[in-house]
Amino acid sequence: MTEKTIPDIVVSRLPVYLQTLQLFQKEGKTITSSQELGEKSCISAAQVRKDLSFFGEFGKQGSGYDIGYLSSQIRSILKMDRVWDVALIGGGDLGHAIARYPGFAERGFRIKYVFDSDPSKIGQKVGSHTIVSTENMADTIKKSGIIVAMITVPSRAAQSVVDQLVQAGVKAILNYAPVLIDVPDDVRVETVSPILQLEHMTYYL
Amino acid sequence: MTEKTIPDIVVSRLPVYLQTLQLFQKEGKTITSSQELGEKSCISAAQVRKDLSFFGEFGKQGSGYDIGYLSSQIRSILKMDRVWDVALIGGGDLGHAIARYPGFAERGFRIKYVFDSDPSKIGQKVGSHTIVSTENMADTIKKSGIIVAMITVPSRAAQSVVDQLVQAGVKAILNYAPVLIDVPDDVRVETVSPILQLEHMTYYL
DNA sequence: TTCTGTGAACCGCTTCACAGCG
DNA sequence: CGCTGTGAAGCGGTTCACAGAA
Repeated sequence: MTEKTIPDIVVSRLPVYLQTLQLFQKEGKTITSSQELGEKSCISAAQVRKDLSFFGEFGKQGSGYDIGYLSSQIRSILKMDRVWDVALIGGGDLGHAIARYPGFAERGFRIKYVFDSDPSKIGQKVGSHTIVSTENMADTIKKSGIIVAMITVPSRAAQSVVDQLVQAGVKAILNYAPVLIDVPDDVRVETVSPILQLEHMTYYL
Repeated sequence: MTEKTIPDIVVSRLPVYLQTLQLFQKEGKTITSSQELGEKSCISAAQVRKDLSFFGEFGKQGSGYDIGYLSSQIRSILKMDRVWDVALIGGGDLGHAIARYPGFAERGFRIKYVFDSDPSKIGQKVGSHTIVSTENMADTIKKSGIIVAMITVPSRAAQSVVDQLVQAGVKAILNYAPVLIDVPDDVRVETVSPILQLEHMTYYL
């Protein structure tokens, strides 16, 4: 039951199940089966059952899974049963789009600060946020207790920004720059790679 | 050597190698090894050699891989040895950010059209593009021969937009909406899922 | 009967280890 | 000697198939 024993690939499917369950909830469904949940998540029914069984017995034989209950269990496993404050570094076009997009807050990621190093941007508004300087970024983040960040800075700045974030105690970084980033073992980085995804698809054209 | 015989997971690593090789080229390197290429790509050396051997013998025993040659070979395998015209559907904040970001064109994906359904947006400029109506989208795309698209429309609109794209002959779709999309077998969809990536990381916090 | 949870079988990817070539 | 290409071994994830509970 400890983190170490659960395959990362299983963990990576939990958010998919959660997304599908929340869709079911919107549709007013209350019960589902491994069959149905799997179909809508593009995952086999056996896989769904096996994955969920790593964490407990969430289903009822003969009837299936209670959507509200399963959903709250997965949210708790993923630590999504709370709101995470997030620092956004980079107030360019993409940073703007992210800061103004309501989807992150709806799923529990609330953007608390928007940082930029460009003096001409500091003080500007993006949505309900005001861009602040990266000068005291590490201090501000440390004091606020934030451990989740997203970076939308140019590739050449990414590693140095990440170094500052690590120094400030950040443990999870979503990286929108098309570069691989070095971090200590206790920090996680996920990179958003639309270009690599496109290149993957062109192979099959 | 046909597409069917090469594991998809191998194909998905080629863009990573290509990215690293292009980084090496920028640094002025001309030769590399499976060891070095793997380290910078976070992939084992044995994996690198095995992957590349699916497509041919690109290396020289004793010395390693010529970066220019290997890079051009992978580009050819991925069909990245040409420029792909792309249709972008959705002229909101994210669409703007993508349309104005030079990274796609630098990697061979040239945005040819930006579509939006909002009448008040049509005719507006985004970067060097002018937003056009989705009304004749299928026709325009069909006539231009475009088979690659990106969609940054709201989730509720995603499936119907994709249906139109499929009808217009599009074969590869990069989806920025947080929903799973149904398409025929001969069409590929990759979804950009920053929220799922964040949720994956929070598990380990 | 239906549908879960799960051991066992299966399959495929990764790693190993070394022959072979420069 | 250095490093690739590759069969073989190893490992881990997926699927199967069924016992068992509702």
